[in-house]
Amino acid sequence: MPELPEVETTVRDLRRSLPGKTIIGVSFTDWPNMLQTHPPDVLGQLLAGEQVLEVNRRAKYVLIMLSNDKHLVFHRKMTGNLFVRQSEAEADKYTHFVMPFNDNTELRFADLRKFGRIYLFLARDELDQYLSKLGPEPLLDEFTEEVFTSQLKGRKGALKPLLLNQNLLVGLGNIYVNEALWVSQLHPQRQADTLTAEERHELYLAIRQVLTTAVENRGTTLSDYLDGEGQKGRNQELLKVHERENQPCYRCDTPIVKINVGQRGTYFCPVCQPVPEGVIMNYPVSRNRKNNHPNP
DNA sequence: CCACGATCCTGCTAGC
DNA sequence: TGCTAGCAGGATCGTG
Repeated sequence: MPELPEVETTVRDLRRSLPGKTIIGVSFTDWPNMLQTHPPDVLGQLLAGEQVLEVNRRAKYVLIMLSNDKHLVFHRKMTGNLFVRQSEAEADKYTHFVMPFNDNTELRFADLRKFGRIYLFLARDELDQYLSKLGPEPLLDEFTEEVFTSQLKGRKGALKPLLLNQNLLVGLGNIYVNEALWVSQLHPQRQADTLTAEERHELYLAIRQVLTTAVENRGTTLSDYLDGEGQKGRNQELLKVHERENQPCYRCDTPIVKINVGQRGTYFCPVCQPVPEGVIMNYPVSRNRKNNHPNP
């Protein structure tokens, strides 16, 4: 599923090819639910003749800045992919939206699950309003340790669902939360405001490190994610816990455990990420012995 | 504030 | 072998 590194990779790809192109209109759209702001014909009319100025990212949104202060926005949710193709190139599977340019290329939005969404805002203010509740960008200077500390303060909920909340901090999804918690050796069900300063520091560093590494590796492709040219990422080879159930922990060899937290598949090492007081787990855990294997 | 469940979707797969 | 129920999950919304 596209999280910050996957969206960032796509944005960098699109940024190399889209600016300067002029939109002809919308040549194909077969899934009305995808279009959040305008019906297909109106959207096509509003886009026709506009030029692409910039491509940017905010959280997991792809922002395409157009002439006349128009802003075309994509959210890929779980399985959405954006490709720039020559118009005559073979169709991409699961394509539900095509926007041709005046140079015989086109932007295609392909999405197996059809959860992806497209928005057109007619002024910067409308875009800013729409994005106004989002938290800080973890890879920018605005995400300081002080900001992170204040966000966690007084939070009684479990760490993992909190880190997935885009109002607190943007860009993390299931994969990178699992990874960051393993790196910082914190249990996903730790109550957020019980972290020591040292633990919070480690988590803060882990979030930035995990995301930075994934960006450098052009994202994680587990099943559906492809970059702007249709290529897979490389970060899946570096995952420490995500989708590694029953495989040995890279730190202590204990088999990785999978549980559900906040209705999300959650992977962690039961030894490196000790269960907090008061949380009852249905697998045996020893905090002292290394070779403690949970039931299969 | 927090937990939980439902919703939106379809390809895949575990289990019969 | 063939079928099917259930799972996967980002964000939002409703309920308690």
